[in-house]
Amino acid sequence: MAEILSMPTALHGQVTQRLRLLLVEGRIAPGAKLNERELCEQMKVSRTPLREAIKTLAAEGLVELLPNRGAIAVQLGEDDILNTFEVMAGLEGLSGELAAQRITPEELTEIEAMHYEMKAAYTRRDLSAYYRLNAAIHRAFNAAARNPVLTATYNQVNARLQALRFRSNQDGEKWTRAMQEHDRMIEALQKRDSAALRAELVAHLGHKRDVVIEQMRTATAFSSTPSPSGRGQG
Amino acid sequence: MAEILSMPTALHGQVTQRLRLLLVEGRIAPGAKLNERELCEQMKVSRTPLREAIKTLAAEGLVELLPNRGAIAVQLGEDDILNTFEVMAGLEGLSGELAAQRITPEELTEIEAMHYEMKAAYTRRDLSAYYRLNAAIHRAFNAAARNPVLTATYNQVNARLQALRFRSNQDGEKWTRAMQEHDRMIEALQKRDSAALRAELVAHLGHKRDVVIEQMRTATAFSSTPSPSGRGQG
DNA sequence: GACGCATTTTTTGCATACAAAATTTGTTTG
DNA sequence: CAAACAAATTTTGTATGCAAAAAATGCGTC
Repeated sequence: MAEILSMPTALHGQVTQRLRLLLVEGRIAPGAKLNERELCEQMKVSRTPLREAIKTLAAEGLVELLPNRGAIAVQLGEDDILNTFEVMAGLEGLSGELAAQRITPEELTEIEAMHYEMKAAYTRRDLSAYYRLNAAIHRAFNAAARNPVLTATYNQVNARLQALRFRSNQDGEKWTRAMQEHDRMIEALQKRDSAALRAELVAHLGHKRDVVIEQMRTATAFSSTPSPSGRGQG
Repeated sequence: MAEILSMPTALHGQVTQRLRLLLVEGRIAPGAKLNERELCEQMKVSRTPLREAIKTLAAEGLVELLPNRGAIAVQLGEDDILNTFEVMAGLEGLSGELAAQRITPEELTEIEAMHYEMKAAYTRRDLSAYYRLNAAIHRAFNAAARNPVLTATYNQVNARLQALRFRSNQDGEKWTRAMQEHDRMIEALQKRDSAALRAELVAHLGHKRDVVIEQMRTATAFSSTPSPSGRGQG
């Protein structure tokens, strides 16, 4: 994962990373217009590398290009979210299936350790630490799957969901369920039961999807704008 | 699928499509350098839209950017191909699973018709027609899955394999097996047996992978350049 | 003749200039 | 006052110019 952290030497590469972060962290809101002049001033670069970065992010599905009208941050509607989770579940399932077959004892040990840390965070109701560890464990699954193409595909699809910034502040019951699901995942991994791990991950994603959709509905119910829909990537 | 055929109004969009076709059809060979000046003259555009197109294709994984050294057409090594097929199998499997659940009688009828056409092409040993129908059937599966995100993800990963241009000129035995697999797929689809269709598709992709790898090995065995490896997307 | 180094040429990367389209603003009119 | 049209401004899209890096060439040396 060292290549992810490496800073691209080229200016357009740096701008791509910075812009991607702004989008994924929601600092550029979904649906918001990307004004080239503004972003150029903010990033202290000319329009050429900025526009190249925007084209890259458009291919990644993080922004949408409007002919002669620039780019906007993608705003996923309910259908888009359902479709994206469906793909994510498939990719996560595959990731778990392969991880169960290929994980090394060292990797498993590290995941077990992170799992206990996560249980600690859950016990303390430390949501922030919980999410950090949750993400780390899922990354570890992906790494154990030993498939860079899968990792890249997963990350690309996942980035679009991250942009929603649903820190699904799940209530006690859902949190407990998620924790139990994680317990079963670790168990399946220890048994190298690829089918079980796949099934657990698919179910896990399904529940996460339900939480996100529920949150989105309550959120948009109080918003003036009607929920967007039907906009995905072509 | 109308939006795929639509020509983008913007110049960089047109260039992206044309360049993508050159890459996917192998008219720009894997590993070949993309000279900006040459391509500008060929496409009769300035460097700005061309460079934007190259950035898009880099995000799609069809070209690789080398710092200060431009771009080259991706050249997948054996490991890359195995990893890509692994992801493709997962996506195809998901596609079939969903298609079995969501396909309409009309869609099924059309797929059945195409299937018989394909059997005709097989009987005549008309490889060209066979491949055309094969691709059409797989596209129909994808369409029946009713998930644009899945379709987009699938197409993007598939494009990298298409660039190999392995018209896997399978011998009689393998062709017969592929045809039998297709028979079973249709059967599973008719029964709306999503698990069976998934399993058939995964197995089908696995065999296709074996054929491609075998071809690649015999091809590179006679080539001066040693087989490339380890090069994927970051 | 092969290798090493300096110079030239090419190519890439970024900034800027220019044209066309869209948006905004202002004005007029009913 | 609202709607509609027109002018001005902004913004996008493309072409070109310029600097730095890489590749190619030429030359000298061994």
